[in-house]
Amino acid sequence: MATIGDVARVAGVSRSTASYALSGKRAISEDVRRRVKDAVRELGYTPNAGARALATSQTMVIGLLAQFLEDEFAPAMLQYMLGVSNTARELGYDILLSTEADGRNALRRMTDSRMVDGIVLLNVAEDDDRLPILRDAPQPGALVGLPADCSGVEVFDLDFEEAGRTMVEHLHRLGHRELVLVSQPEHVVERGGAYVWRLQNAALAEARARGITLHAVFGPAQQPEVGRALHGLLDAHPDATGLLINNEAAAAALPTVLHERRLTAPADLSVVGRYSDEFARTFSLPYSSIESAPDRLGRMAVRELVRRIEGQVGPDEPHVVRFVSPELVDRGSTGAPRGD
Amino acid sequence: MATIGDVARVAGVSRSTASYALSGKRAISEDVRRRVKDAVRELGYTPNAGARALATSQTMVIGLLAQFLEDEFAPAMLQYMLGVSNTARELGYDILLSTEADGRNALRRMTDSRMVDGIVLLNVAEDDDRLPILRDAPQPGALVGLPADCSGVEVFDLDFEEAGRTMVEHLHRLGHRELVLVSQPEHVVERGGAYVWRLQNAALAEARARGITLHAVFGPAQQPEVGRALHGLLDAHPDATGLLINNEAAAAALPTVLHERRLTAPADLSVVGRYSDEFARTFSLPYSSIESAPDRLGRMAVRELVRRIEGQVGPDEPHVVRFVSPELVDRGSTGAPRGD
DNA sequence: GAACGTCGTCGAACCGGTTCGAAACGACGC
DNA sequence: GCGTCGTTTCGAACCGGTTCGACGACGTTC
Repeated sequence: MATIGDVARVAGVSRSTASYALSGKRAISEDVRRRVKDAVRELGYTPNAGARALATSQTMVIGLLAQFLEDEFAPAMLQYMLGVSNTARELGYDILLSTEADGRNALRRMTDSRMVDGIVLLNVAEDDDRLPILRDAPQPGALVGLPADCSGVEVFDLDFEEAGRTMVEHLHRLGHRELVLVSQPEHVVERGGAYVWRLQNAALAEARARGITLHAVFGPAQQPEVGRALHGLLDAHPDATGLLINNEAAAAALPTVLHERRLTAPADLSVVGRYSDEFARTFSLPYSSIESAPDRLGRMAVRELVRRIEGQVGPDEPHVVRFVSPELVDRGSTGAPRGD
Repeated sequence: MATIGDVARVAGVSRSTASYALSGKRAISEDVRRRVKDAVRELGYTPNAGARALATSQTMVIGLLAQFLEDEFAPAMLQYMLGVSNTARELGYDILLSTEADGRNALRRMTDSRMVDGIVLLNVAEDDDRLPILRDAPQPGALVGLPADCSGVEVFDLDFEEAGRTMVEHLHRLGHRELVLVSQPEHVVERGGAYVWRLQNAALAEARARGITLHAVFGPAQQPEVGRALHGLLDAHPDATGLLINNEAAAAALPTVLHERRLTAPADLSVVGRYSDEFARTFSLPYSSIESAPDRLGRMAVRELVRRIEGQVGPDEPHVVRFVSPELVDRGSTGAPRGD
């Protein structure tokens, strides 16, 4: 494999001159620059990434930590990963991926050994045990998900409070007076999935403010339990006319459940979920939903991370905490309640 | 950040001695070894990955190329990625992920700049344009998917011929005489997805040999087209009693279609698919299926790749081409045809 | 007591880049 | 003819590890 020494020899210059000719960091005569570039082409030279990283202490790699925890709906996670990965590439960075269950271990390895210039954490819990490590690390970090303590990192998340309010408001306006909200399983919440609380509490408050009833329940995240749970739920609340779903597995299982009960949306029941458009297409879900925008969040996280890495924003400048406003995508699954 | 020089100074030895004390590649007195280890702990020393890669020309990183092409069913791809990633970690390797549409570009970058010790290619087409680049690369490569030319790389794939035969045999034995096979969209085949052909041709041959009818059709891979296509298919072949599905999107859409037609499996129609158990759970598919074993294939690819990387198998020893035998997972969706 | 082997350690070189300071060179003004 | 300046190039040092050859100390052996 050709090194810059080979290039220099072929071009008849010193190694440093070859380096400058390629980087353009010093003035180089047109003649020499051409000779160096020709030599590069002739030898098929590509700089050695390790050597460059050593010399510049820049790896041009971003670490991506994605934990696939129990009851995490994998296809949903994938979309965040793709948003991160594709954006990183556009900005000239590669992705070092860890899917290790022990995220702390992976994080330490990546940061301590200087394999990456920055870190993106997916699926961040309220009291995420990876955060103290990330804060101590010399590399900047960006999160998708809202922890209790946002200091020292860039944070991006959907505005789940607004999402909860929007869902309730939307159905109330259509005339619904009794709603059911299906959240993620309780142990996802206990693990620190605070976004579940945020949406649920905002929805409850909004319902109270509007004087309507909202039954909030945790649904399982696995088949076939979730199907049974949905049946039980609809049995338990026969007067509910609106269904809110903040649980990917439940959303995916809903078409079958409604078919089994001979119900159609919106004629018999208005349904609104919270998942991405891509998710809706993959699972052919016909329900209106709050767009969770995973690709957009991943993209924003990487963008801001790279700005930090490249020093376009100073180390003392405040960190970003940004909430994406939820948009309701109308797929026609909501309407006036049947009784009206 | 502490370097090995710092460790050496604290321990009162030379850098080389510190290195040997840690690697164990030369005899070191118990006293010195302890002092070095203490210094490591005290300073929180972790070797710099770039420096080590430069010195040893080993990065302990494996490149993973996953292209998310049009009509590729993303959740299915994710399972291969996880198999690769998790196995790599178990063997001490990290994953450099590329999801770039232009796989050749990503491959060249990874290999030329020596960022990785080996490469795993997912979703390999019959005449995959990444293969010539991989063969020329100094790093070994492993594929998931069967190309026309297997030379110079390790190849792992499901035995799609046997899968096709098994599906037909299974339904024939139960008494079915007219079957329909839904394959991937035609342009996936044209792009080089030869596995579609392999399964289809073997199924057709097996049906012929058994004197039964098999209608093979290409199905779309997107919603809502695939649902309509399934309806059209069932309309067109009212006498078919068995349905074979080699198309993830069609499999995912089938429960709804059957509900809409008021059909249940196996009472009205026997159904057998080709997808992984994980996929079946994610989409709550109740159909018996040929297990496509993505995690196992990813695992095997990485295992063999690492054996090559670490020289446990010599450069002149022949490369592996291994087909995983398909297993039929019985989920009770097949039985004797209704007419019997 | 000289020759020899073993063990533990050190210094130096190397991996392949980048970058700083200085030197060589021609042009210019005086 | 000499000093000065700007442009272009070079040599050396450095990033942080690993590894080879050598060397000193010590214990055996004849």
